[in-house]
Amino acid sequence: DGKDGVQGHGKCDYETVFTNAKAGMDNVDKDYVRDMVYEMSKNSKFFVNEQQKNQQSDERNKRLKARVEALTQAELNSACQIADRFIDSEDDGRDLSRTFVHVDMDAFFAGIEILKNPDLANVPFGTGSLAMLSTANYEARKYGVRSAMPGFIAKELCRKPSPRSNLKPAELLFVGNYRHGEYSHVSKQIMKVLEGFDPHIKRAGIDEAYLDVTDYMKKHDMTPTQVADKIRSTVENTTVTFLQHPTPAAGLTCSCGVAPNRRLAKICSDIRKPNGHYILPPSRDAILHFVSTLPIRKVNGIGRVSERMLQHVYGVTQCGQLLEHRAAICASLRPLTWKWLMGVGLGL
DNA sequence: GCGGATCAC
DNA sequence: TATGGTGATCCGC
Ligand SMILES: Nc1ccn([C@H]2C[C@H](O)[C@@H](COP(=O)(O)OP(=O)(O)OP(=O)(O)O)O2)c(=O)n1
Ligand SMILES: [Mg+2]
Ligand SMILES: [Mg+2]
Repeated sequence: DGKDGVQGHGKCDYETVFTNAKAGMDNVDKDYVRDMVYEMSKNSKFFVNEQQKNQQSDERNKRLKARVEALTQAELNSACQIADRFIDSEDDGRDLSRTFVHVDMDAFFAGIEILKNPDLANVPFGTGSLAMLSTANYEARKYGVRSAMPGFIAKELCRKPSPRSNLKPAELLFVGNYRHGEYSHVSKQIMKVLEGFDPHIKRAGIDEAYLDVTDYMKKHDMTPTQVADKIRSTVENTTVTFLQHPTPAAGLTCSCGVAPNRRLAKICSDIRKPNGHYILPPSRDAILHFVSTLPIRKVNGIGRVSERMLQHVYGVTQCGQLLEHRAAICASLRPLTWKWLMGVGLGL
């Protein structure tokens, strides 16, 4: 991801848009996708604009990096003390007593289309148009097709799959353009189902929610595994009946992450996607081990720009490194920002 | 408040 | 040929 030092080459700046990690895309030939996307994008106005934005953030990063390099040892020592005090107190206050579940639907828009037309289940398709896809089913993801990808590029990826893969050339289908209202309606019904597990569920976007299942588990004397299974089967069974279309073969599936806080639960729900769950035990050691090598980009709130900043300015690519670089980070970023980042490093 | 920037689904 | 719609937050002004 641009770490080979070939900066300034357009392809390297643009590639991460569609080649960073995403559920169902582990076996994708990323180099091939990157080259295809670049070839089909490079002459567009859109692409030039993206390049300019990247350059601007690179310049900001250079200025910040110069400031970091100019820090004196005394300044770093003092910042380190402040950071240490904050980290110790946050670590002390760590709450492992509650259990959170993050529920996220699998290929949500595509799943709804399959519900209405089960024939789509085993062919690659995207929801949207030749101009833009909102998502793709897991069959299409094998080809590198994904959310926010222009449909005409996605179509080409399926027509000419990587020669290094064993994928057969396929015709990508486009279904369900402009059906946001319908998807929204299904979403509301799913949220109602989830409220059975926690009346105070926190909805986050159209296809996911955070549940505090501490009370539910106690009341029903259930383990985290049992709760996750129960949520998944309940969602799948009830969604079968949502759309009164000719006998759908199956309902919508979702994936769950279980952890002692929302931030970690969200990361966990992606690990066993689709149709699975992952449980992070409520122990300090397990959490610190989990986050130590976790790529910072997986954290909700760290996007493309922040990822570049943390890598280029501090050399940080994994959450654990945020703690190692606490002095420089604390000395050069706003209090709210560095405190938030230390929380990430601690897995809070 | 309003714009731009960033982030997310 | 062709790169969205929607919603949220933060920041500096
Ligand atoms: N850039 C994006 C990303 C997502 N979506 C819509 C379509 C998705 O179906 C839905 C949910 O987004 P997710 O990120 O959860 O992705 P999916 O549910 O499609 O797939 P996954 O199985 O990886 O969760 O939001 C969108 O319109 N534009
Ligand atoms: Mg989803
Ligand atoms: Mg989601």
